[in-house]
Amino acid sequence: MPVTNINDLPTVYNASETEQKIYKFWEDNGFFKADSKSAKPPYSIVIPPPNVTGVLHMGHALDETLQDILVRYHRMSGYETLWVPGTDHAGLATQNVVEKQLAKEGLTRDDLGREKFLEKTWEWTNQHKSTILDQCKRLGASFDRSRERFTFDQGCSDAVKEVFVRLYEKGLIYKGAYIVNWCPRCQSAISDVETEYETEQGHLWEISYPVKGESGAIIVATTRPETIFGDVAIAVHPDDHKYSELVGKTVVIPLSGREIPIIADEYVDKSFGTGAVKITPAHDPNDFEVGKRHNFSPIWVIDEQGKMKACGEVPPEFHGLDRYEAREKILGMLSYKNFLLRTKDHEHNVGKCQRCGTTIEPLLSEQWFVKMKPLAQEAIKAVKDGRIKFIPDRWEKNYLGWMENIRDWCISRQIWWGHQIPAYYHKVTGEMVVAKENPDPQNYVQETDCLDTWFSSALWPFSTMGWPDTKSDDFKKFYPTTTLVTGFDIIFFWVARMITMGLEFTGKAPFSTVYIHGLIRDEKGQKMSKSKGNTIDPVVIIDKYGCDALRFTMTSLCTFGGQDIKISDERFEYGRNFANKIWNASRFVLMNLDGVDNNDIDFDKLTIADKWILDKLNSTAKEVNEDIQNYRIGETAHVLYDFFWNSYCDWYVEIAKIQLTDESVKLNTQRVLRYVLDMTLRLLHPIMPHITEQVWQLIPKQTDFKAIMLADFPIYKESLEFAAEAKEMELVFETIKSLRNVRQSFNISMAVNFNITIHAPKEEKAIFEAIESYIKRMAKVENISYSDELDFEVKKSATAVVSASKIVIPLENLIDFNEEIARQNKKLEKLTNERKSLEGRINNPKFVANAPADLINTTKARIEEINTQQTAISRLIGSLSS
RNA sequence: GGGCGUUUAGCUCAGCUGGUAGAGCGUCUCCCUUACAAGGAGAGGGUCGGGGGUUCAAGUCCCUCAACGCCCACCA
Repeated sequence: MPVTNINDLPTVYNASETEQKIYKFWEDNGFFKADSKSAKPPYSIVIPPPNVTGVLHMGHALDETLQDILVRYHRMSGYETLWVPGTDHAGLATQNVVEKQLAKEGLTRDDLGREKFLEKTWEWTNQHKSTILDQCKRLGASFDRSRERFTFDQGCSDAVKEVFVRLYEKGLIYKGAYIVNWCPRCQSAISDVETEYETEQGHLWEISYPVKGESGAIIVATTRPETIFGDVAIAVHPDDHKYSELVGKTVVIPLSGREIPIIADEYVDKSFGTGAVKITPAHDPNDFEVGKRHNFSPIWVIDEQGKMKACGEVPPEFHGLDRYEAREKILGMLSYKNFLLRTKDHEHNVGKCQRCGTTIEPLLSEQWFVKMKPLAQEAIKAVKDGRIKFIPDRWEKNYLGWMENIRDWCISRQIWWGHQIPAYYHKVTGEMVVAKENPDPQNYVQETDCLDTWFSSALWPFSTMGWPDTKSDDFKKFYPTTTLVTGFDIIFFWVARMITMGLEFTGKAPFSTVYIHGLIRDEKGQKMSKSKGNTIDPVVIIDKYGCDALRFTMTSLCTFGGQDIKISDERFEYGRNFANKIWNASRFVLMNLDGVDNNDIDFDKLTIADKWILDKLNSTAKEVNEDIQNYRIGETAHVLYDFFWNSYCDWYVEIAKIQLTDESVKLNTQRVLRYVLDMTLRLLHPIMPHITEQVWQLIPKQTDFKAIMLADFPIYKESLEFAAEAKEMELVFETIKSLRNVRQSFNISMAVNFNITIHAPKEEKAIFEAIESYIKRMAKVENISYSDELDFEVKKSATAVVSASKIVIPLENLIDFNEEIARQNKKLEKLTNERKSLEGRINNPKFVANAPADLINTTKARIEEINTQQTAISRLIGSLSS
């Protein structure tokens, strides 16, 4: 750590120059490395692994910052702290990226074949794997890169196989033909949570199906006419009298001529449409259930590309047509042949692929599923009995609601990049074996499907700790992890599944607290997205304002309720300005330390101001600890901002300037300045790691710790509590403020010095004498005289009433006394209003009977105080007016 | 259809367990006072969405209405 000459420090903090240098210092010294053999209590977090294809965005910046704050706080608070970094192989996303690259060369993945394609994808992955974590370094993330993991690395893959086989053996994984959400573009099944519904303006078409052998027909309403060739029946409600005659009869599918029966099923809603529904088991989840109940074989008419199948049931002229083209053509022909009776506008929800936005095709196909109901039981219990706590707790409801209605999880994906399902089929008999390894490569071939990326993510908290080796040092020391930090958008995708798998395979909840933060939005409250072009690049912000500025601003915007956060470029000025304030205040302190190299404050020599700032520091430390422990991280930022800027800089440093000129207290003042700066930097370090480290390293002879990031985090100390003196300081503030107010009100330049007379009762006079120097310097007072006369005539003066005393500022030619009267009247009015409402309370017998004693006392005391001040001001006005 | 969230100063938002409202930015006045103009000092600004209730006391608890936003489910 190169130490700069203090006098050469620039007056404007140069964040970008400092930050990378500081990060390197930490990294080179291995300060982020956790020791699994340590005797300290563990604190661990696993990063929500960003996609390898990802580029750092504001969401990461927030998520990583919050984790880093928790990690740094606990590291400084005596925990052996591990933050595991890593990335997600992101099956489909990564495959798409590589396929796009191939497309540029005019190739498809099929041209390469599975093995070559995987080779290429690994190549791409290895090239990009560290990009996003390297970007996280710019965020100051203190994760342990020596433990970096990848959801598709050897260890994670072993864990996946182990879990898959065990679940299968327990009967919790099965393979079967069910309706799944099929994305025709991705060419794969996707799970329910990956399907997003959008309301679209569509149509409801009423189509007539002629009854066989009769002149009548049944009219069916549908939103998807292209599936008519897959119909296996028409269903009506059993109690629907309109149709009771028709049940059991046969109708003819228009255009194709295939014959199907009319059946009765409770699923049908009599009041919707025409009350008659076409049943297409291969292409609709509800129809599939109806079909099963009535023993119909499904008929596929749309293929995996979303095109009409070239099969016997589909008339040849439609073969190979895209589903939407087919729809138009079918409607045209139905209309031409008078089968289409009516077209109504109809608003309905259409499923879209979360990844690419393509309309989902519900498709009956053979897929692998995890039976979730039995697994969910323990996961529900763990949250209900408090083993896992959500912050804010309203997300528990959300989680439980989903878990209690959990549906089976479709885990197979028809892609190549991912964990290939460990099932093997006999080449001849087709017999299936589920095992970690191929039992006999000569005769068995592996299942071609891969697993949903979230399958491996679900194991992340324990697969990264060496599981299935439960004897590994990391697993023993750091599993279960402590806190999980993430956004609410992946509670179902990820959090719920980690809880489920963690409990099933380790018997322990994978973390005890789930800290859910809001999402980052643009200044209008819209979600940031590349397509909208409203994204803000964290790296650009860091270059412009600095990492600490970014962190501080974002942290200060975090609310306890976990609201979404709206940001714009300019908001980061807040953090930048604060960083600059820290820089300059620190510069002042360092320049005035004269090499004072310890924090050995002489408690017998403390001035009232010293005691006040120590007391304030102490209560700030107390609150910061409580706030972080309770995940009130935004509050932490506010408390520290207020303490550092308003208490330390605006008051204490100004007062210290006076004390430094007094040889009798100079050294002690330097020590207090130093101590408070040192402790405040530590308190700020989790939020603003770089600047605090840089400044801390410049404080003379910091020998106890190598870095602030390893220093002890300040906690509340009884020895630093000075309640009485802290209260006395209020008199200083009040006095100075009211004198400044007088100056400003009458437009008196700071260059003009006052003489003042303080009319004070005995007990207050002593305090004023003790703080005289502060008043003189900070309110630009030349000379102070005292009087014990409290009842006096005021002439040609402005007066400030402070506590029980009156301060008279003679201003003969400087002011307009009508203005002074007006000023005093305004004050009087304020006091009168306050008094009225307080008296209203105290005169209410019910208030006296019910309110706590100390509230009654303070109310009475306040009325008393107002009373004296009112009397004083009234007299002033009287004597000024005469 | 069910659930959740939001509504507080011109703007963006804080306000934990109920005790007469706070910050940042912006506005108005002064000031380049030897750490900082990314700064200092002072000032102005709110019937806390509407209505009702509980309480000595409500922005804070309960009910209700309204607007906006989100999540889940889903009728072809």
